[in-house]
Amino acid sequence: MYLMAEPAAQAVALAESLKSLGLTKYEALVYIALLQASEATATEIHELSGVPRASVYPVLERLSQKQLVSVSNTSPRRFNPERPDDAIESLLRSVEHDAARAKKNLNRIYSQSARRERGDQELIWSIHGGDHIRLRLLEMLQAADESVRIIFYWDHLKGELVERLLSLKKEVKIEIITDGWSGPVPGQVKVLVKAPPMEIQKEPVTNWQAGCVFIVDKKKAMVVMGSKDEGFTALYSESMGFVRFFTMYWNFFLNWGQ
Amino acid sequence: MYLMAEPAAQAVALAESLKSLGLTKYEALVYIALLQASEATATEIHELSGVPRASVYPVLERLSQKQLVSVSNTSPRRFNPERPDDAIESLLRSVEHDAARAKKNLNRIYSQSARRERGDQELIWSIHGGDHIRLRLLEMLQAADESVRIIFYWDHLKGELVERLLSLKKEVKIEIITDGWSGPVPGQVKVLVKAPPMEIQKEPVTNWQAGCVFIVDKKKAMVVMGSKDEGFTALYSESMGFVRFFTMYWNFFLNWGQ
DNA sequence: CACTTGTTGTTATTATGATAACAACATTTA
DNA sequence: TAAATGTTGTTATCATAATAACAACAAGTG
Repeated sequence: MYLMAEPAAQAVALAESLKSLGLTKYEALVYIALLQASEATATEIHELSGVPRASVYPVLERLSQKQLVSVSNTSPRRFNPERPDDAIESLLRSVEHDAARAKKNLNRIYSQSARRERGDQELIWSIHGGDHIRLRLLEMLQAADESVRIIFYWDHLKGELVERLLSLKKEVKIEIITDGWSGPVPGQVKVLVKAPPMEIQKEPVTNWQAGCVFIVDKKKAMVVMGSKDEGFTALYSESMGFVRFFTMYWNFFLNWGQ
Repeated sequence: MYLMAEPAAQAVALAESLKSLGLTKYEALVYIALLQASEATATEIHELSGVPRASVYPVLERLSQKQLVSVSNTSPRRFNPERPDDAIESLLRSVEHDAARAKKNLNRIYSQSARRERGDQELIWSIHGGDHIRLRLLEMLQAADESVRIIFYWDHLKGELVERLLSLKKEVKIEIITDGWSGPVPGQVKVLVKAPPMEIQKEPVTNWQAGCVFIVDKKKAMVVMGSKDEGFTALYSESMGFVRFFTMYWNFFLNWGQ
């Protein structure tokens, strides 16, 4: 059985996730130690947590303010932790409160700002991170008016994507090139199943996860690529050249192997 | 009309609430500036936010990682903010994720710990903060087995308290001394309406808000006092002497003015 | 007294904020 | 075209404040 010297190994990891709830390292370590002991004196907490004895007192004072511990009136004082569920809940609520306030104020600023047209013509935007990409992508598709063309090799997003496509107006023509399709094909959708071309399969990148092209109304395009190592990156643009390039790419795919 | 020099006054306040979502002051200021401009270059952001130009780049890099901005591939680069709703949501989710993880681990520790009986006999515990007190109080009442005696002068908690009392087992005898009661009195509850005694009314403390005594099963007692200035403090104990003292107090109240 | 507790003040250490210097490039001007 | 000027993006360096760690001491306890 392991018995760590000062701050137990797992405690340090745990302390990390408590930091984002607004606790300092010491506050976290002390609270953890107190949970293990369930009622202890300052010295016991010091020994259990590895936090210097002198620091334990102000830390416990702060924790008491944050309503994570109660204090006995004895001498020496003894400390008692709030139950984890209630403690976390209480911390989280205070963050959520700040979040709500921030959201309100940010939205006020956002709505006042003279917003240029998203995309601003000739620019090409880089977007990092799966969630970020997901949001922008669904947002773009939502705005589709006439046509959507998709080259889709990205299992992860499939469900959500299909759902979004089905919610579009009936006039929108949807053409999809992908590697597999399960379930019925809705009326306005044309699906073409194709294995990805050799060039992609042979790619030296091992953890290839996604390679997608989305062209909306022949005016906006978003391309997504991603690997396990480097995460996901997307490019978005309304530039003529960009859209034209990927329309060509789409046509190339369409005819490839026929 | 005010027009601040560098970082607008409101922006600084806003930045504060963004900090608890894990952003630094600069990250907050840059994001705010970017929302105002809705697409800008590094220099524009620097001018608008008051953040040193050299610092703007690493900050934008971090914001990009956190999925709060996208970056154009032009030269000079242009930056675009994620919409506030989505941005906050994304930050909050990551905090909630950490919170869930922490909760799980803390609960594991908590359940493993050799928990002494809460209260540990002779100790008297101080509890700070309204919420903290509320939790412990309701928890204590919930555990009532035979009897509950209450002296209650605290409007704020009335609703929640009554609800909790009604959910107790029918065998539990409930006696309440308070300054007013509206609505029907349930069967097992005995209510005695009394104005608070002069000693309390005359108290030099101006913002008196609460003065309560709760005695459960003649074995545990919790007393609450609170003023607008100093906040709420409670004492809890299972000590014989403590319980006996407040039982006497309760009897004194019961007979007072009769 | 020997020991522990609670308190204070001082000193590292780190994270963050701020400034300066620079190379690369684009733009202007003679 | 060549030189001067300005901008961008990058890097290195410094300053400041928050946090952590330590040392010293008075008060309390057995």
